[in-house]
Amino acid sequence: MGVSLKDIAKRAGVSVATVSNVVNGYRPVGEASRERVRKAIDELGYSPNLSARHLRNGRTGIIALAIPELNNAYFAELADAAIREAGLHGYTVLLDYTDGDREKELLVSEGFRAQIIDGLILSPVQLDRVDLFNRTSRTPLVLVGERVHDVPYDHIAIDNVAASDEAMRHLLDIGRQRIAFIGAQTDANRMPAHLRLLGYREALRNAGLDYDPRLVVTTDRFGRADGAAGLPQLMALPEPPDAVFAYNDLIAIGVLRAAVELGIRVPDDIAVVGFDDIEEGRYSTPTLTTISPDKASIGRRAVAALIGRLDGSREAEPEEVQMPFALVTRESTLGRPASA
Amino acid sequence: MGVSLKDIAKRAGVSVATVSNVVNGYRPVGEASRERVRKAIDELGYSPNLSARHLRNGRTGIIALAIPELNNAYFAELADAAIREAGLHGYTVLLDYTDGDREKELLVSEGFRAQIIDGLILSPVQLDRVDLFNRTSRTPLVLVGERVHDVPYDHIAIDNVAASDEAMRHLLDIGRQRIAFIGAQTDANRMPAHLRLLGYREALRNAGLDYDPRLVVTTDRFGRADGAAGLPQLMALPEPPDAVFAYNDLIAIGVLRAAVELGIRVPDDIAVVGFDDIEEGRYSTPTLTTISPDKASIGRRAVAALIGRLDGSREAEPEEVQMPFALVTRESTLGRPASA
DNA sequence: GTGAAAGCGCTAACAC
DNA sequence: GTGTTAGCGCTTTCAC
Repeated sequence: MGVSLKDIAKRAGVSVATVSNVVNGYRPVGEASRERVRKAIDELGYSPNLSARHLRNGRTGIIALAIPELNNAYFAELADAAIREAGLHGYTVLLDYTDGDREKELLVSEGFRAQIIDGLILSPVQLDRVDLFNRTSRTPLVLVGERVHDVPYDHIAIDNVAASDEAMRHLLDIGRQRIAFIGAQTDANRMPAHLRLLGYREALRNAGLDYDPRLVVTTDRFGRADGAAGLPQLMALPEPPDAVFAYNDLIAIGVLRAAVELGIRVPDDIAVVGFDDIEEGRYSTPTLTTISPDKASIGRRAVAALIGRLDGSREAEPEEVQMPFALVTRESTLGRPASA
Repeated sequence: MGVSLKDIAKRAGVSVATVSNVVNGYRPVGEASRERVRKAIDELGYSPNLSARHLRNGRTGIIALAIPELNNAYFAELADAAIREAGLHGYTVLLDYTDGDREKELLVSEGFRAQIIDGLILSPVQLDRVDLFNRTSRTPLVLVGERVHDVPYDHIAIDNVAASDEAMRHLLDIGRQRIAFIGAQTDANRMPAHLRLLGYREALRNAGLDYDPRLVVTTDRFGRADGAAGLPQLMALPEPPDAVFAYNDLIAIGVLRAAVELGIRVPDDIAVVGFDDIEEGRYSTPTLTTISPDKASIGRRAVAALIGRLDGSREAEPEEVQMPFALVTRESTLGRPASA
């Protein structure tokens, strides 16, 4: 193996404890010894063996971030923020995928990696309260992105129902009456999809509009292809919609593309609202109106909360942190500004 | 800490060596002992402590993937493929960022994480041959995405010069004569940018066209915003271009957006070609002509090569694997099919 | 087929 | 301010 504390100690003519103290600074070390240790470290190129350190003190400095996928900019941005924040605190992030799959989410939450990670941040798609209460692993866990009530873990969430309601109110405000939803899930357990659909229905009810199940398109996944496939179905209806609220931006962007191919004008014929505010929607044609959660803050807060638990600086009851969101209006609902 | 071998051994009434052998299967174990050990493991929920294992045998089962950033779908797709492939072999991937920064690339290649990882896959932006020859770390390394000649490491690359040349030939074939390049770097060390620009110049020369430095736009980064900022500069020239070859798809997509805002038609007024074939370009308006490297294969091959080195199954000389690429023509150079 | 024990590199308790 | 040493959980050699 590499250079060890013992090698340095021998070279510098001191004990391993002194070397350790130079490296970690737990105890004061005399100037003379310190200097010789430093010199030996430089010459031999020492860096500490993390496994040994872990074995000794039970920490690796690695936290896992489990997300459904990376091919969605929403999660990529979240991961990016988390990785950078973790780095600031001296932690490294290990990414795990769940594919939005219940079994994999359970596996991860139950400590599939538990022997190597200090803590876990999970973006749940299917896990529910019961699953979380039954969790046996002792690895600290922070939930992210989804609001799950009354669960014994910190979670950094946005209010999907309220956000969806706001998106819908915007569509109603600009005079749309037949609003479709694309991205419902056959699997009722998929929490975010469920909650956004709930917000959709609530907004309809509050506006005194009927809920028409034909306007709700169920998709297998949440990608651009699903949105592109959804719009033609809706336009084939006897009374096609005049607006679409998409589960997320990727679906919305698929809808924008399908509209081009069908020769449908956005927003004139159909207005489109997404959810996530990924950068892509700021450059699409038309640009995309969307709900913008603060992804960077969510990632940072999640890491901060987890590290707080790990180092003991956070001992309060598990907390539900509601992160703010904002509706960002762009061309897909308002059209090009006349001046442009 | 958790349940250890010793706990299982006590419960099953055998020695730790026997438990270890049941878990790892290095030596045969009697049926009776095996059964009792299994039962104890089930009851107590044992899983091995990776740090201890590593300390003992020098391996963690973790490999690092160091990429410039995650907010570019190209790297997200690459990482996705790598993580999945690694999982199949029982390895876990740890992501590191370099931000395309030379210092960080050096740090990573020199084994910043070396004490916890078994091997490293690096997507270099700035490291050159000399840096790689001077590398002192003994951690196995595989290079990815960039062709660096005569370097003592496996690398899975595509030929940026040839690919750029092909993109340019397509633009020339459709009759464009003033072709701009967006995404050159002030920093001459940035290898991919350098090579793609080289392909651009070679293609111009082969076509008997002059190289006009005013048609080359230097950018700080490689994002959509850089493309959007680049186009107006070019259109302000006395003789604006009739085509743009962008360093990557994100820049190209920024160009598409800027064109909309400037009222310039794509491809009629200006044709656009990108590089990477990220999914976004298949849904943009217009859809994006681009060079398509096989990202999934690149990620998989890189992991396979690295693991081959780690487990000793790959002992040949370091190899440069050229991965294929293809030009994918879409609306940004060919326009809408008449039938649509 | 099984067990005892050394030792991987490190930290921290304990001595001086 | 410094040194000695036990022991974290594991694999593996050596004995039986």
